[in-house]
Order: sequence, then structure tokens, then C-alpha cells
Amino acid sequence: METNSIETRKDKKSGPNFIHQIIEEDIRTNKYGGRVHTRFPPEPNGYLHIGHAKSICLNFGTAEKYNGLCNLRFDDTNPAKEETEYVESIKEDVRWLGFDWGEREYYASDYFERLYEYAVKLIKKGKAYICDMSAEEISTNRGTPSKPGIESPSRNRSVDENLTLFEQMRTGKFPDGSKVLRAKIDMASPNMHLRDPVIYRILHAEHHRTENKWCIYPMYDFAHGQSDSIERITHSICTLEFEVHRPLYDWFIRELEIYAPQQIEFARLNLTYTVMSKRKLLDLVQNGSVKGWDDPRMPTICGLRRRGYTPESLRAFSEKVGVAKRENVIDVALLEHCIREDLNKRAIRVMGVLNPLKVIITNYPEGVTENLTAINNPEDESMGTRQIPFSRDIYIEKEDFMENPPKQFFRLSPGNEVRLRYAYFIKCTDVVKNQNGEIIELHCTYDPASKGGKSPDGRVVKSTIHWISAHSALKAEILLYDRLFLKEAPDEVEEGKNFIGYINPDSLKIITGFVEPWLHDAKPESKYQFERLGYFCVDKDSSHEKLIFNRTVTLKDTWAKIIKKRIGK
RNA sequence: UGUCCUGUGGUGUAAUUGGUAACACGUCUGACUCUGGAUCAGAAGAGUCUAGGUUCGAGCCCUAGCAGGACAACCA
Repeated sequence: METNSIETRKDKKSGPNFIHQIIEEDIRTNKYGGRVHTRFPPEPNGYLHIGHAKSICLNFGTAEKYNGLCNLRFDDTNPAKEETEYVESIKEDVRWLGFDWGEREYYASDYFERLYEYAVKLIKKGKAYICDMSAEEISTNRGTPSKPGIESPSRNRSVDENLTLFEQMRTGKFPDGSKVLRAKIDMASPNMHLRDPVIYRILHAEHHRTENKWCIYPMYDFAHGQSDSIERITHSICTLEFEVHRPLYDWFIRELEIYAPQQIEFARLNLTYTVMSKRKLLDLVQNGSVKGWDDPRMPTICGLRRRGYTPESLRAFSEKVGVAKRENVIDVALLEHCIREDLNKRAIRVMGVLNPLKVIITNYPEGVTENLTAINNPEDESMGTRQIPFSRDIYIEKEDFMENPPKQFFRLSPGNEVRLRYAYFIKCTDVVKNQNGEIIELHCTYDPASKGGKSPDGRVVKSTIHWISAHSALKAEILLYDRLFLKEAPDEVEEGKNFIGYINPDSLKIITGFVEPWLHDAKPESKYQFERLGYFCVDKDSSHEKLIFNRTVTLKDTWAKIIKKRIGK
């Protein structure tokens, strides 16, 4: 009862997004017999990124919400760019995000025969013709947005001649680029897409699925809408740039007299400090700025997965960014919030020291190891506890000690007592330095009565720091990732510059740290919180011989903020 | 000089379809705490691109502007 009222207060949700409003109206008016059928239609020519994740969540999520279906369809009309490898990676990513397309895995290439017949129908109606001009000629004759185009000399060929030529195109009589099939619409249309668009081109290329069956291929514009029609999609959700194509799709559907889906456009996702275009992501991979498509700094789904993002966090993110038509740039802080929120509930807490400083507890017996109990997750008692070894020599984080601390520094300093998490209170008695004056070791004393972290006399310490027992510490390679770009909007390049120039030179720091022995058997992709530091996940290349952790995201850090402010002033 | 789309706190998204701007992230306080995490309590921050108009009443309707974006691949 109480929880309920809290939930209704907290989850006071805003109204349905504009697409859902349209759908709800369509259901109400029985427009498609109450049916809701969407599709996610990627081209298998690259890896999916977080922008696609938004689209996937929208399409599959919408179908789920309204008890409908969502197809996975590959728009594979360009054999030159598409590969089976991409088909596989896309399927893996969609599945990983938690969506299921059942038996409904389709390909535009499955419809090539039907599309060919559609083209023939257009020719027979006098609505399409074979054009002999070259690509350049077609382009220059198309005019500009403000100047009408010029009609092709081939425009008034007879239906019979067009039919014959199209048939010959299919049988391979003509070389690439020598002829195209064009829709006969209006060379003076203010909409460029209606100026006799090319709908079929000759391409003597092997297709990843139809192999060498075809040497002519439909253009995307002539395949996409009809594919939606064939699949009896009710709501064809796509991004804004296809808004101007809609009149063309509607024209095809009308002239072909086939089932008409409804296209609705929404604004694609943009993220601060991130580039999202396939071209730029490819550039990053090819010029070696990152190690590959699944580099944890990439906004690709496989990159985010390797970074330690969970499907749940990505779905929550997709929900929070909303759906609208206005162009937007989402603060990556929202993405980071989503993964912290998810991992906070689920990740096991462990201790890891990234930048070790040796501490000798001088009044602790030598050669003794005792086990202390640590809580696996204070947010979830059911996750239990574990034992961690403690001994005379330990490592703490270098940043957790200051010889001459400012007022706001609560951690270890000469004379200041702190708690070693789950262990004892310690006090620093000596600072050992090398010849260069660098601190290399600390001597401390501990209070045996404070075992477990509580002092019987009730005295309080202001700070708790993490540590690792020196002899049982496990070495691990730790990859500290930061944002890939220094500039909030890396797409906005200044004169004569390139977005590559905005890359953060410190986006990756590789260090060797220590972690609890308990992590020896940690499995790839498993996620942990290193207490006080952040969330880390085991890299897929990690092994018993060499443990590798990726930092997914840091914890929120008030102290870091204070420092930043002091430096700023 | 064209056509289409979009303008609401720093960033996103809402506003029960004309009733006096809400939620999230971020920011800032404070409480609590064996993570300077989490949690909890609170604050600041927009008067809705501009100007007219309709109306008792406009972020929502009308008119005219302004600003931003998309469109000229045999790419998708």
C-alpha cells in the first residue's frame, strides 16, 4: 500500500509519445482492424549503434505495448555494400537488447521478383521508362531545389519498347550504368524525389543472398515502402530524413494499387561528445583511433556491451530520451545515469586498487592472515557476503593519502584516523619517501578493538577507504575509458579542421592494479562495482593468466568535484 | 528564389486535446551513511521563438514574420 503510493508518485508518467498517440487513435478508429505491426529495417552494411538501439526499442517496444508484431527486415538492395557478417552482428545485437522477431526475419531481397513485377506494372501503366542517360546527365538534368529539371529524351518511349528494354536489362544485355528504369512523375516538382527518380539500376554484382541471380537491383526508394506493404506493416516508423521521401512512397503505393502502410518520422538520437554517423564511425575504426567496432569507446551496441552496459540500461535510456520530431542532443550524462542506476542494484561490490600505495601496519602481527566479512551488495541483501583476507601489508589508493591535506580532505593523512572498509581503524605514523621525495610507503597503526569497522568506544571516523591485502592481491590489467571526444559537439567542425582532431588523447589509460583474490574466476562480461571507484566489467579477452577489466563508468565523485572547483578558482 | 519539417528551464520530454507550465537528467543545499556511492529532504532555473489576432481565458486555435533542420547518390 505504502509502496504503491510511492510508486504512483514517482512514476507519474508523461503522456504517450506522438507516435503512440497516432497508434492509439488508429486503434480507436479501427484503421487497420486494430492491428499494430512494425518493423526494424536495417541495411546490413555496418554495425548497429545506440541510435539504432533507440529505433529497435521504439519498433519492438511499440509492438509489445499494443500487442502487435515487429519484423526484422534487412533492406539489402545494394549488393556492393552488404555482407552476411553484418546480418549476423545485427541479429546478435537485437537479440542481446532483449527482442524477439520470432519467424519474421525478412529480407528486401526476398521480394526482388515481386518488385520486378511491380516495375513492369508501372511500365505498362505508362508510369515508368528506361532512360539511357548517364548518372551525371541525370543528375544535372534534375535541376536544383529551386530550379525545375529537364525531361529525359527517353521519357516518351513506347510501353512496348520500355518492356523489352527492361526485360533485356534483367537478362544482362547491358553493362553497368548504361540504362536505368525511372518513374515518370514530374520533372518540375518542388520535391526533388518526385523528379523521375531512378527505381532500377544495372549492377553486375554478387548479392550476399541472391548471389548471381540478378544483375538489376531496385533502389531503396522502390523497395522500402513496397516491402512494408508486402509485410502489411501498419506503422512504418523511420527517421526524419525520409519525410521528403514519403510523397514518393505514397505515389508508388497508389500507382501499384497495393496495401498502404502509414509512415511516421521521428528525430534520430544524438549524443554529446559522440559521433553517430556510420561514415565517421567507420573512419574511427579504419584510421586506428579505436581498436575496432566493439572498442568500448564506440557508441556501437557491441562497443557498449564490451564497455559493460547492460541491455536493461540501454532500454531504460531509450525510454528516457523520448520520441519527438524536433532535433535533439542528449547529454551523455543521461546514458551514464542509466547504467549506474542499473548496476547499482545488481553489481557485486569488490575492492580494487588502481594506483597502489603500500601500507605497513606496524602493530599487526607478521605472517598472520585473517578473514573478514564483506557485504556483496548493500542494495540487495540476498546477494550475500564473502570473505576477504587481511594482513600486515596492504595497498591503498594513492589518492587516499595526503601529507598536507586541505580542510575538506577526510581521508588518510598524518595523525588522521580512517577506517579500512570491513577491517580496522588505522592511523598514519610515518611517511616513507625515496630520494626524490616521493612517498613510497606508509607506516600505520591499527586499533584491534575496531575489528569489522566499528569501535567499541563509539568514536567516529570521517572516512572509509578501500584496500587490498598485499600477498593475496591479484594483478589485473585495468582499462580506464573516458569520453572519446573533448568537444561536446564533435560534428561541428571549425574551418579547415576534422572531427578526428577533437579526439580525447586520454580516452584510454591502461594500468595495472590489484583486485581481491576472489575475482580470480570472474567470467567475461560479468560486472562489478569497485568500491568508491566505479563499475567495471571483465573484458572478453580476460583469462586466468591475465585478468582484464574495463571501466564502464566511474561512481559519482563529490571529492573530484570539489577538486575541480578549487582548480577552477 | 522552391518544398517539407521543427521551435517549451542548461539538456531532453510532458501538459487529460483552450483553464494559468510538470517529470527526468544535470546543477546547488542539507540529512543520513562502514562506498565523499546509494538513499532521503529541499532549492535555483522556462512564462513556452517574435509580433499581432480570436477568447472571460492561449504553450495549445488564426495571421504574419524570425530561427534551425531536411531535400539536388544509378547510397540507405
